[in-house]
Amino acid sequence: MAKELEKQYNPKTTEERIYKTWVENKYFHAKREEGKKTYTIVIPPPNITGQLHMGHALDNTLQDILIRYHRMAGFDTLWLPGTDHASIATEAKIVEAMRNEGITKEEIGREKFLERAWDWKEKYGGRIIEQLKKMGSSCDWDRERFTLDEGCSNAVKEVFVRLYEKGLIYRGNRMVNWCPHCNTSISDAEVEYEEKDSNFWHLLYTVKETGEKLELATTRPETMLGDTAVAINAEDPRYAHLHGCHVILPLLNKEIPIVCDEHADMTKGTGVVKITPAHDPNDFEVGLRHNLPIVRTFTYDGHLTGAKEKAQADEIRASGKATQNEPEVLDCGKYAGMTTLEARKAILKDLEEGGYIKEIEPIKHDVGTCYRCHSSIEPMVSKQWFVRMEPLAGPAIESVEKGEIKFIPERFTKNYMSWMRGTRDWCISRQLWWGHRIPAWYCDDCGETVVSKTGVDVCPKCGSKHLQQDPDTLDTWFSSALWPFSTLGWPDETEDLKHYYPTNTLVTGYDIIGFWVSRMIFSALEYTGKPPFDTVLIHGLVRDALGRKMSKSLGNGIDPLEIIDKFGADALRFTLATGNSPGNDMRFSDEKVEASRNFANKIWNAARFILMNLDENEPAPHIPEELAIEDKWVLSQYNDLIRSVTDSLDKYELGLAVQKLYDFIWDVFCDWYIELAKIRLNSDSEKAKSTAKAVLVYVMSNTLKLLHPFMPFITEEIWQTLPHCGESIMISDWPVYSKELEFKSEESEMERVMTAIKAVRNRRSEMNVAPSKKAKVIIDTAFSETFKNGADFFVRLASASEVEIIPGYEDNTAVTVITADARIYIPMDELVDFKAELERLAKEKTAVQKDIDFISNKLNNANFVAKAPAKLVEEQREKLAKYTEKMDMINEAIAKIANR
RNA sequence: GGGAGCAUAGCUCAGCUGGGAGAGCAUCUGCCUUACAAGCAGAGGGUCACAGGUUCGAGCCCUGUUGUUCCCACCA
Repeated sequence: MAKELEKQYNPKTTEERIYKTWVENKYFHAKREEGKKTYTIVIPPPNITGQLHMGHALDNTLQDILIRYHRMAGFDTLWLPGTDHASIATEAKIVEAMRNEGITKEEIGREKFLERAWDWKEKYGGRIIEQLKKMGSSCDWDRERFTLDEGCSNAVKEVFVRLYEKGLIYRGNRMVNWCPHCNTSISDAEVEYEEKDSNFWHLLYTVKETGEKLELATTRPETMLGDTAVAINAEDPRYAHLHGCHVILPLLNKEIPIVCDEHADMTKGTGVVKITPAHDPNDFEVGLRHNLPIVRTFTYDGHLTGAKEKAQADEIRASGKATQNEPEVLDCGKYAGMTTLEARKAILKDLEEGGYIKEIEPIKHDVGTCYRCHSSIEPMVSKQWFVRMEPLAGPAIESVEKGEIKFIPERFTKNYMSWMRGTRDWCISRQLWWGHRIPAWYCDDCGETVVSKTGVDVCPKCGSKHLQQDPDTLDTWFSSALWPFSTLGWPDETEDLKHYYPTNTLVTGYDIIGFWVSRMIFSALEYTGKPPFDTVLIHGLVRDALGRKMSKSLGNGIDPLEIIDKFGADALRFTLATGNSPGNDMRFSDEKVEASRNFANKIWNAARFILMNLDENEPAPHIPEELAIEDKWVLSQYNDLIRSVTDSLDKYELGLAVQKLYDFIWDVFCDWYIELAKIRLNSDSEKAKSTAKAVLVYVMSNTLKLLHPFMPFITEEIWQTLPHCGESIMISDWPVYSKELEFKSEESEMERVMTAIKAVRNRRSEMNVAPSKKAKVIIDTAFSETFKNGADFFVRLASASEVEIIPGYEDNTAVTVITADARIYIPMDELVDFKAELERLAKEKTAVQKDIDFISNKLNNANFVAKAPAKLVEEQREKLAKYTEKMDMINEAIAKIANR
């Protein structure tokens, strides 16, 4: 015996040790090998907000499978890892942590806050990297990046300046989505809509000129203080007499105009709409068209404005620094300082008392909420930076249309396209501290805006030295959008960039196509002139066993590390890869991981068995000269396996690939081949023994290679223990399909014998005969040679005490087993119940007759014979012949019993 | 309002370009057959949601219906 393994596979003692040797030997490090094709993946950088969840585990498992496969298949392979600073999410976490300490970020100031943020990054960013390692991820850790590191920040500034100079970035007062809880603007993509119960409040505004009451409906009565008009449709006959009139705004007693605008839809409600340009996106547009005042009544943290806010705004106006569409601010008087919700109540109460409410109609209403904190979004006019999307979207659409970038599955192309076509200008400034600070400076004296990569001391317009940098930071996705090339050194023409860019596969969930994928595509095309990757592999969400989304609030999240601890990283990876088809969600449960763990153990024990039989100096894997039929059978199957696994991987059908490996290892190799090999291993022939051993080692060792991308640890551990050449399975060569291993005729010979063995087992089982009870087997067959060769198989696998091949043999007292190729007699007098036997044969006859009818019907159909492929027709004829033979044998058997 | 996915064994899901329905788990029956009881050998269980259509042939392609999930959209 060469080496020994433990009885059960123990991932805990194995994984860490193996991972260490991989890292120490720099197997993950991409070396820029000339003349080799490259294969590159950049990791979707996990947020440093917390820890790895099951979604990350899936995402990274898929990436590692692709990476390990390509590395073995001879590509110069780079998997570039890193983390994302996750501006808004991380800042929220830190603020929350500080609140527990009783401090606010304003108290400690920007600098101290950022120190805390970097500490956070060290702690949690580091933890995530450790978790990735536990999964077995073969990332090139020497190239690890962070979205806020120097290089990435440099790329961000470069892009900002370039776009500004091209006029593709601008600053202006526009309607943005404001989160009063996070206290920042967010982009359209960051708004999620949730259906909430609400009301339509039907209000009555009095027309100044005619005294009539104009009815209009609103879902947000608290905005009415900021109304600067009401709109009607010019075509609406009901209100034709009101063109040019005014209404008196209740509570404020302010006169505002009635305007005609297409936004007022005659078919909806009363056809009258109140216009609040500062707090509603549509109204903002109406306001622009009619040159209406923009009156802001909310503060940025969700309260009603008062004297203080008004004074500030007035001062800006007075200084002449107000820019286009700068809103006015209202002193809301008695409502000032209330939250919007409190204000709603108070205002409704006052409207009610004043008789301004006609009706309250309950409705269900989609309310915009912040994707981070789920507070209701307040639309608000605010001065922000925007990216002009229209010129960028064009090429991004074209590139995908031309097929330069492919989505898998294909249907997500549509998803991407509709996002790209519908996209509006992207609000990129955030009122946060943790992030890339906007590289823009404003002159205190002349109001000039200067955008620069390096910083500005003197105003280029007026020479003033009083310049302030914009306090805001950029949307997190602005830096993520550059990730595929900023991480490789862009804007510098680095060797890595030349070598590994464009990257190949992007692996991500369908939930961030709009946030991230689309932005990478237009960014890459704009700045590097090339698509960032050629394939986007989309996977679904990992849900819990009940199909619910894993979430903190539900508390149903499953920690990948706990699973690894319990079952091993290989089992987790296998579970995530199995039965997971691209783009579809999957459910996760312990039972599934258990099945995977059992599979790992199965492989482990197969290896244990092989090792048990090996000598001290067993030769390295090779194919021996004189192969037995079972050797040829297994080699031929293994050969097919190479092809189908490789094909599936190339088509990104990872779930199919791993399923085929499972079937081969368990059913073909373990259940059949190892059992067959035992015959020779127990024989006296040294030659037969060594052939069997060589084939066992060869098939095992190479199958481990095919499995390695999916289960890297156990495959390495076993491969190292078996005879092998080379340092590590992970840098060994990927097996290639070989003509020399095609043994089709031997395969079908084996099938004949296997079918017979299964039939005998089946009969014995039906009759409840224990395997320990051996019985003689006599086989009457036209394939004498085949069955003679397989005689030992019957002894080993069908509980035969001895096997005789006697063509034309007859015995009407034995148990009979019939297959298409053979009639098998098992003389077990005490067991033969002739009545039962006749019944069984009758049943079998019906079954075979059904088969015969089925095929005859087909073959009797002239259209089938004429139109179906000739090969198929021929196959059907052969089958019919087989069944007919079988039927004859059954009939004979019945006749014999009847005649005894 | 627009778009997409899903509907297959009791449960969870595969089923790649159309050629007699598969796996895991669960259930039932026998086995400690010296790699593995986290195992071995067997068994039962499905009008592939429904209705049409195309085809020699449909789980797969087309049309419609129902149920379900998700994405997108400024509907006051």
